[in-house]
Amino acid sequence: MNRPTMKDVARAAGVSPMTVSRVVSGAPGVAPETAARVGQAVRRLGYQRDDNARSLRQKNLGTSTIGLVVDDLANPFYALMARSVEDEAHRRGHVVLVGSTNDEPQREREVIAAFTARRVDGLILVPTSGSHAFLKRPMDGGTQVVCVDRPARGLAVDTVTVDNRAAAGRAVTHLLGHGHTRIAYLGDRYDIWTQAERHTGYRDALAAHGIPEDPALVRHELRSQPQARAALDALRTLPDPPTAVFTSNDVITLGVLDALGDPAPLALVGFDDLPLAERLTPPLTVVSQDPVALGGTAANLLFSRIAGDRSAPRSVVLLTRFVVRGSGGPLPAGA
Amino acid sequence: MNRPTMKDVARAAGVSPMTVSRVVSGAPGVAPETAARVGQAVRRLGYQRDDNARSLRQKNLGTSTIGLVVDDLANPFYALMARSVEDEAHRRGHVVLVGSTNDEPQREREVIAAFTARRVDGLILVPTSGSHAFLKRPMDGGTQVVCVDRPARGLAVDTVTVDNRAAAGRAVTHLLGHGHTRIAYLGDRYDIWTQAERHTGYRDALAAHGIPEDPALVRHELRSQPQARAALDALRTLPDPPTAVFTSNDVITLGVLDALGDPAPLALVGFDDLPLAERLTPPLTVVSQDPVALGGTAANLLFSRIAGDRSAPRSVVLLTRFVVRGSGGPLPAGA
DNA sequence: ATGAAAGCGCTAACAG
DNA sequence: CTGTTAGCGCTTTCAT
Repeated sequence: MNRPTMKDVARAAGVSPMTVSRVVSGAPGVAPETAARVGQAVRRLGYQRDDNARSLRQKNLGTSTIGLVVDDLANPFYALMARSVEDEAHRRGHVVLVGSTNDEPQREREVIAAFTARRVDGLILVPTSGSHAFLKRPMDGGTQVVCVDRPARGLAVDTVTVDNRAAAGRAVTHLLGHGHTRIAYLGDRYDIWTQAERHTGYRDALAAHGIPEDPALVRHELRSQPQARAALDALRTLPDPPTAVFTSNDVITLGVLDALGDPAPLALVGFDDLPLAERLTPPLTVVSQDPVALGGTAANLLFSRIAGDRSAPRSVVLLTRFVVRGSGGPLPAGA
Repeated sequence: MNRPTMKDVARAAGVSPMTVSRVVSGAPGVAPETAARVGQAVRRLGYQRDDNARSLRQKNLGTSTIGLVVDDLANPFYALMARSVEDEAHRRGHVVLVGSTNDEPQREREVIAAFTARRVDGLILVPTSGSHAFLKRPMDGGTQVVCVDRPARGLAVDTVTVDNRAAAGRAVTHLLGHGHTRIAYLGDRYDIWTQAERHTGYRDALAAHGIPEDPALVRHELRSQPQARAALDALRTLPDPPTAVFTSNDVITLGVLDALGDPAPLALVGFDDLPLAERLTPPLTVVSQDPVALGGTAANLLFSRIAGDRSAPRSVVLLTRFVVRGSGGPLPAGA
């Protein structure tokens, strides 16, 4: 009923535990005949090595476990990233612990603490807006850290992001190019780095066209689809309502779509692509980022660090694609 | 540079390691004054307990780690399930290892082996079609297992599924009710339990209306969106093409939508809801299941087992919702 | 209230 | 080629 240990296998095979260890770990220097006997005992008892005990002793090999901490694993964007990280880890014989923060620094600390207490070799982190100085200690202890999607305050580590500001600017410029001057900005919490960057890109574009930002058209802190929907409904009751909207993430885009009628009376460009975006009427124009590339790049950086790379922290900026489909102005027809 | 251990803290606080252990674990019977001194040493050295070493000694408490093994973490359906499982685990002070199988028994075994080698307390499993007899040993060793979405062959454990067969039957009956008699079935690999069930539901419905199944209208083994698209294109070139389609999962539904023109010339009902389904023209009629409920139910069952429940394995069947939006026939208008 | 000894399952380092 | 000893970081058990 209890799990067999090396001792049990050793007894069954008539050898010492050390010999079992060598066989199980594929170490050289065991007579083929002995190895065979041990192998049989292993199979007969259904023995499986305890990797926790193993890594307790072998401090140099690590735990072959990494942690992935994202905003919300249920968000398709992070889910794709997670899958990409998992594949890289799997290729290298590592397993992945996952945790969601909900963008709450409190929960982030709990999750990270639980991971480092289990001595993960490294951490891939979508950081919340809180300070990350508390990661200094684990890092001194050898835990490697890589940030993805956003940089972490007070922490100099490898970071993989996209060109949020430029991409947002391009999106808004697209709307301006189609004659819009009353362009609303709908964003998530402003203390999230990507959101602040995207808002800055929005302002860049307006400024470049000599249009002053109208605070009445700017809404931050939209945390859910219904909130985004309500925000747009409110904007449309303004005496001088917007004729176009820039939405700063996928959830908000969905909320705005909820608010819009079918032959959409407003031009719309969103950050983040959506599965059926090209089949809407009109098809949705978006800024598209590649979560698989983000996750893969972060994982590669992390595993380099785990392998011993101690060079200065790198910042990798991946490019987005601007996908014009029609909802921001022209292009439909024979598409 | 090296991580401090209890010994280090003990020395710094002028006590024995055992006292540190008591303080760190919040055990009773330590003088408040001593506890304070230890606490300071802990903070000064940045000490964090090694939970792997801890659970090596405390065999009764387990590792507070569970494993979640799904088909594909990038699939929004499993991502939602994963988030739900993670929340339940977090509430109970557990962390979650995740792995994707791609529906390959080989990879499934690798992932599960890596998890059990780390002595997870339990496993939530979306099993592939392979035999799962190999799980007997870990289960004898105390690892609890719960299946979700599908049952596992050769393994009597708690299982959470939905009413796939009945739901598929209802969907196809809906199409029949709108006068269709040439209804195509597009499905994923037939050895996946849910797919076989849904196909059976399709046949049930046809049989109930006295319509013989036409093999020319049935396609299995569609593993991707492009494959589904191609399959539908092929069906439409038949001398006597289908007038309606039932798609057996979300990926296939997306593929079929790719193949369809805008005023869809075919009636369509799909298994699994999609984010923008109600904004398509026509809005998509679907069978909707609740991945959050599936994951949450599975997690609750697992934690009961971990807590010591040794009653006979349970089978929980959750209900789906049939959401009529128009693509399968009537209802649009002033919707 | 505190500590000393022993051992969880495994492997490094050294014998033989 | 194989075994012995010691110890990874922690906690159980039993003293004091």
